[in-house]
Amino acid sequence: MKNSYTIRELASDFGVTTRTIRFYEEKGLLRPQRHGQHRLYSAADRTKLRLILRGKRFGFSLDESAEIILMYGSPGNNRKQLQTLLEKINIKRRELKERRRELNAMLREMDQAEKKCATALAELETKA
Amino acid sequence: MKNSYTIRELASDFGVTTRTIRFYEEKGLLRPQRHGQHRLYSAADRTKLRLILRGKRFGFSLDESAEIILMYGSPGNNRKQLQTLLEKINIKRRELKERRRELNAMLREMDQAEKKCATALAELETKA
DNA sequence: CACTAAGTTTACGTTTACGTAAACGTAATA
DNA sequence: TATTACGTTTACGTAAACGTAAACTTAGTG
Repeated sequence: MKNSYTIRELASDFGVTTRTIRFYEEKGLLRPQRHGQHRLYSAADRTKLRLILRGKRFGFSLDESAEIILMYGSPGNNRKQLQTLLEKINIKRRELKERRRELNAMLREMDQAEKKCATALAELETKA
Repeated sequence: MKNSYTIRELASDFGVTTRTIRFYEEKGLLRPQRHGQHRLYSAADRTKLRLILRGKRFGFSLDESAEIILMYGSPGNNRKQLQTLLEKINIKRRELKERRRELNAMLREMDQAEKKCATALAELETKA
């Protein structure tokens, strides 16, 4: 477990290009330290990148992923802020649960499709 | 349950614009009947549109959604085709299961975030 | 029959999420 | 010391997924 990574290490570890990582920084999603000119990424940066990429796989925009990352971060100390955050968390959670329902539906449909397919294949075999 | 719909009905039912629906047709994802110049959408078209939009929510491109739709369709009769389809189905299903694992992870993280948040709020209250 | 509402095609515009290339710095290696 | 590898900034390019506008047809309504 290293505690700092170059941009290239991060890129190859996550299967993205360095351009992508710098782009996320431009958008304010990452803020690596600098060693002179060079960027140095911490374990926390890795985690953020992981969250961004996971968000993408669920069709979240980068801005949405940024929001989610903020939720996981340190909650701050303002009471109003905390309550707002709690609401956002609950909204997102409801969204995610709905997604899970949809996902399960898709999986069931896949099972159906497979059965149809297998049946058709079996019929072909018996006819031959 | 009607058996045909205008483009506007479909649009408002699914919360998309007519432009979007025509765009999907351009890409070959929908192929409504024509009543003269006008498009007429069947229940099957509705289903396809539903699948497309659901795919979008999971970060699938339109082309990927097109593939999935084909899987649900009638399997064809060629044996080679059927086997290819079976493989594709299994690949997609593995993908979906991985997504579900990720989704569950996100939900757990949301729970954590909520607890952290609630704790911080509680501390604020006791101090006050 | 004029008008309106809904639909059509065609075409250019826009946003997001990067790709690609130029032009340059720095550090290790042959 | 020249080359190679890796990094940097700046800037323009691009594909996907629509938005928006223009100019037109067609069907129903007062």
